Amino acid sequence: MSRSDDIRAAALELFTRLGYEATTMADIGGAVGMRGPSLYKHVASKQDLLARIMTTTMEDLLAAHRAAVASTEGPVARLRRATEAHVRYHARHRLEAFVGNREIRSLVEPHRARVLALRAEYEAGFREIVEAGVAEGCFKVGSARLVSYAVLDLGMGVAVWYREDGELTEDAVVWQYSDFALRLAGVTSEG
Amino acid sequence: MSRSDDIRAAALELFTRLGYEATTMADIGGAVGMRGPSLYKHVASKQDLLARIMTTTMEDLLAAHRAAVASTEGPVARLRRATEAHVRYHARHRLEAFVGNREIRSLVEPHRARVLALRAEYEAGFREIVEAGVAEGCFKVGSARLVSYAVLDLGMGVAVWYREDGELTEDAVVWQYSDFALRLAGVTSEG
DNA sequence: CAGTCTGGCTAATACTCATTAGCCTGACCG
DNA sequence: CGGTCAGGCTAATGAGTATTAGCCAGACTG
Repeated sequence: MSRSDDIRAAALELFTRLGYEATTMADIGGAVGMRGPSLYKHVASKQDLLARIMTTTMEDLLAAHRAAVASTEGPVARLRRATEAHVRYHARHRLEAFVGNREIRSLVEPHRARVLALRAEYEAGFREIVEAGVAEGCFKVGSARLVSYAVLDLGMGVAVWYREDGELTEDAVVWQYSDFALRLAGVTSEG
Repeated sequence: MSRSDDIRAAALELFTRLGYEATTMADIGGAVGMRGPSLYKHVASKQDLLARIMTTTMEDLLAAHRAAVASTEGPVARLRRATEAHVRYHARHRLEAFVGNREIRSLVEPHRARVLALRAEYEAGFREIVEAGVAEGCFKVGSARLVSYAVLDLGMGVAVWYREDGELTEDAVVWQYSDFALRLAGVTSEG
């Protein structure tokens, strides 16, 4: 259904710009050329719009992460690829990522628990890569947890400031940020 | 006035936990042992509570940054000190920093413009340090803008996950993160 | 002890919203 | 052509909420 997709896209844009609480059904309707109540012919509720956006975002991100990890061997290559996937997702889907990070508070159970679980899983994936690198001696870090937090936070930042029409291409950002990740991990060898 | 301070502190905690829009005056009143309307004997409005929190936060942060820069010479030392100040502020005042970053959308003009101007000034300060380091040859970076964004984003992240009673002390986080900043900048000499 | 000020309370005001009800039109199907 | 139904609309509904009005007790003050 094209109409539902239009509505989801409009909701995403408005949630990003105004926040979930401050966005009204009338706003969303206005963005797709109808009145607020008419939206209910296409979507279940405002909360459902948010839940779908946040859940599919985390699932996509986790899928991208798993594909990146599965396609590589060794902590250095894995950290690079996982960071590439992370940053690329945050650049390419910056609205989804932005809302996904900021609006957990507005998400109601059981969706909230599900999204938090996915997020915890995602964080654990990065931490494991860093810990493996430390164990194998190819990373030199004070705290593996701090490094994985730092790498994840960098991606979140990209979702905030990245613009498709900015001076830096998506690839340029992706490559520099995966270098950042290796620098943060204190890479000592290409093992 | 002790009462006003209590109210501001309660509002800060609630804005952090629930968000500005989702926090009611009755919630804030409840947190300090009075009814919602009674708050108006002490504060002008809900919006005023937010404006004070956000403005003083950015002013404090900028003051800490200027003190750090003024007390040091050379890009390497300056980046280290500025990052220390940045991370220490975000650890020590994580609620203020958290709200300050997330609730600009809820801030109404002219406060919003003022806070955004302060924030732009703060960002510019970091970028200048990195650019100076590149010009002097002691940093090796792809894009000075990206590095300064990255360093700032790391601080924001600290405000999200740092806990006073966590396993890492404030100093431990501050020191590791200032190392992170130098690693991101690709420090080549202690010039 | 009368007066005033502080800081609380409840009730009223004046919205704003998500959601539901019920109607209407035009497209498509037989 | 008669019927159905998708997808719009306006008008309720019902709740929530910032803020204001107006009242009141108790603590100082002279």
